[in-house]
Amino acid sequence: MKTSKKQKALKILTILKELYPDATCSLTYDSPVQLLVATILSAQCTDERVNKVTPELFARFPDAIALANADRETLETLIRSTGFYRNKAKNIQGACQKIVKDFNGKVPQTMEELLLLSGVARKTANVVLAHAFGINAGVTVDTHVKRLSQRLGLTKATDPVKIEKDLMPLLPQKDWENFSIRIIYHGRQICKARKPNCQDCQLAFLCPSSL
DNA sequence: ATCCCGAGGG
DNA sequence: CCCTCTGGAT
Repeated sequence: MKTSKKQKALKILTILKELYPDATCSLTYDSPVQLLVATILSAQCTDERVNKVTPELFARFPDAIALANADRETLETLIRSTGFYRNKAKNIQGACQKIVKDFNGKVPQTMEELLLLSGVARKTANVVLAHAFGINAGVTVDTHVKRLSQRLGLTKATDPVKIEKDLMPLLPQKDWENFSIRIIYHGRQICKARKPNCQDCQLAFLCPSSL
């Protein structure tokens, strides 16, 4: 009887917890709105680069009201180096305007409401819910979680939402974000997209893709 | 499926 | 040059 997918997922989680005991969200922020904005900025961009633009961004526009009323071109200039800067500026501003108008200036704390914000889909919503509010609503599936889940044989799906549905039943709900955050760490350091370092990978013995 | 888009690595 | 980075909207 081969190891079930669930046993495998738990094994992976255990190893990753030992490997990265202190792993946490690597975006810098001081409030739920700031985390939301930083997460929108992190699309197709390293967190390191996001953290280079957010200090000045948040110094000038610290909260939802300030961001909602910000001059669009100023916003675009401040976030330009993160890429997709026009869309991101529009989405940040649109999301903040809705937060001010419909949510009393506070970031909503449910998946359903977060998905109403411009530029926010499940990945961004999961990050905000988990790290700003301590709510495990789902598994954050970004490019790293997608790649490693596929390589490790936890899913064959390519659509992030489908991958999330494959992963959720494999893990205890309380560990959903623990899994994501550590998979991301491992993806950055060892299981890289281009040249995975299988020699140094602690998961290689259970990885069907190991070289 | 395609577009948005800059920066860094190989 | 090409690929990748905590995606989302059309």
